[in-house]
Amino acid sequence: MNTTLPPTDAPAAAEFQAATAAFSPLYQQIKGLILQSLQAGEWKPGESIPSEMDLAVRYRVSQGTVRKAIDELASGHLLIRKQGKGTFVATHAEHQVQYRFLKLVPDQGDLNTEGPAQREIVDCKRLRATAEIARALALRSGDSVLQVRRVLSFAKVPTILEDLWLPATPFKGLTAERLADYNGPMYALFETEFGVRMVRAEEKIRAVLPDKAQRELLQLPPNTPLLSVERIAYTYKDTPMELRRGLYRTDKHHYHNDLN
Amino acid sequence: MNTTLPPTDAPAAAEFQAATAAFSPLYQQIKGLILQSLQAGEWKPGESIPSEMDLAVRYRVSQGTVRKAIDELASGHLLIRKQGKGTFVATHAEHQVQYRFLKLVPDQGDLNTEGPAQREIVDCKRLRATAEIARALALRSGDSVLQVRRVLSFAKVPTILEDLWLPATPFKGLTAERLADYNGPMYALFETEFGVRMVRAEEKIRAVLPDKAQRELLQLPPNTPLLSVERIAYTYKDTPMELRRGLYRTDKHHYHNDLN
DNA sequence: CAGTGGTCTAGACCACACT
DNA sequence: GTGTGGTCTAGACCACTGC
Repeated sequence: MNTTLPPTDAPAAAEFQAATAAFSPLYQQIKGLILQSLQAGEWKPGESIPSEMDLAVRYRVSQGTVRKAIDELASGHLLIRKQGKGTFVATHAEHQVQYRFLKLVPDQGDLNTEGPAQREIVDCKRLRATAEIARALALRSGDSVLQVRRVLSFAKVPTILEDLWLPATPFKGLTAERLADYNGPMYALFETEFGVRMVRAEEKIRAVLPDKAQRELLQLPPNTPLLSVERIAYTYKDTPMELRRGLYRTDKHHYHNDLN
Repeated sequence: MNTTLPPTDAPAAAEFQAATAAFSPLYQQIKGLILQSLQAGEWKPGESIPSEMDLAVRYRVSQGTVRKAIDELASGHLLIRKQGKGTFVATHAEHQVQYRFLKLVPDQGDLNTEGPAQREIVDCKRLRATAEIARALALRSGDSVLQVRRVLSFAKVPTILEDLWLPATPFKGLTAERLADYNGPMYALFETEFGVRMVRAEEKIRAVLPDKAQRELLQLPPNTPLLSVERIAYTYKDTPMELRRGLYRTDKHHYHNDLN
């Protein structure tokens, strides 16, 4: 903590810090507490969290310390600050960030000129995790997983073929029908229906030639190279919650990446 | 500024802000001033900039305001803070961030197990910009540009074939020899030899099949799909300074991307 | 030890949104 | 007007580095 001679009312969190061996800044601890509340669903995606002043009182720290904690969470896209309105739990349903994890963009124009993707669910079934899938999702081999296969089309052109695997337990009740009926990003459905919010992801990208089955699903001429995009998406606390393998046509689109 | 009744010694920058029509926070203006000094080369890559207190005095603002300006520059990788030592101008020469813009990583192990890339300069010549290259580099068609072609190998396996184009004026004097002799990242050479620091970049990624010439340079069997990575790299003030087209083998490596 | 960045506080005022 | 986040300040103390 910060003063060995606190005037009177030493902050509770600061006391806790002094008592523990492991040192970390106060605002990091506050960040952790807010994260816990997010994970526990105390504030749901799209809702506002308490004001900085309220949180400062709750955690018995200054507003500035809460502010710094929120700043970091906001820069990680877990919260969204809106001046004059409040601070909100981020969601994949917002139109702004609807395609935050989809980096495929048209060569000409943008997503608006092209319009929204058409989604077609090809398949959705329950099966046992292979060793590879289990490893990616931090499960045991043979654990139950859901496999979804779908095709995304832009301007009626089939462009993305995706297979994705989800741990069966948190996604109990997911069916091809519910996926097909839902009108919006899949990650938004995960939030509202299963309380699973994807926070970050890693992708491994390769160039591949599709096999016959893949070629037919995308209605491709032979010898068309495709982008293979393997994604692991994580929810809070870095828990892997989805493995996704996508094949992207890149004759009219490209994968866009900003290096900073 | 912040008070209509300043006690006595109103900050100079704050006064300036009140005088101008366009509003922007003080710390943004300070950020701009620091950026100007960086661009002008007042502090060179690897050197330390003045302490927060010194800058606060210089700009006549509080340390906290300078701090916020530096924070943003540091989060953009333009500056690097080192507690107890100072704040330093970022550089591509540091071992930590040597491959900041190279996202190709081995499927197994990491860059350390694989060792450094072997670089072979195939070609370096001066020519006139095509319309396409001129557009990418914000030049006029026919302006003089340098074209460099090189092959990068990992563990003796040719893995990357790159063509890159640079505006001839800022890079006057660049030759194949100087490139071949330099031991380190190309962007580090650009910093030390030409005072050009690459700050950010954009990449467009596609899957392609190489033509015969490309296949031979990479010693590939036929029908090997490759990643096509087109990069535009920018220096300060978003000035494009390099166009780069890479072909990446992705049988033993992959392009890694973190989505946040 | 002095000097640097890092944390924390308290208080003031500004910009914005709603009512 | 009230309440929210956003900016700015001033001062204190902590953590790290190097003399």
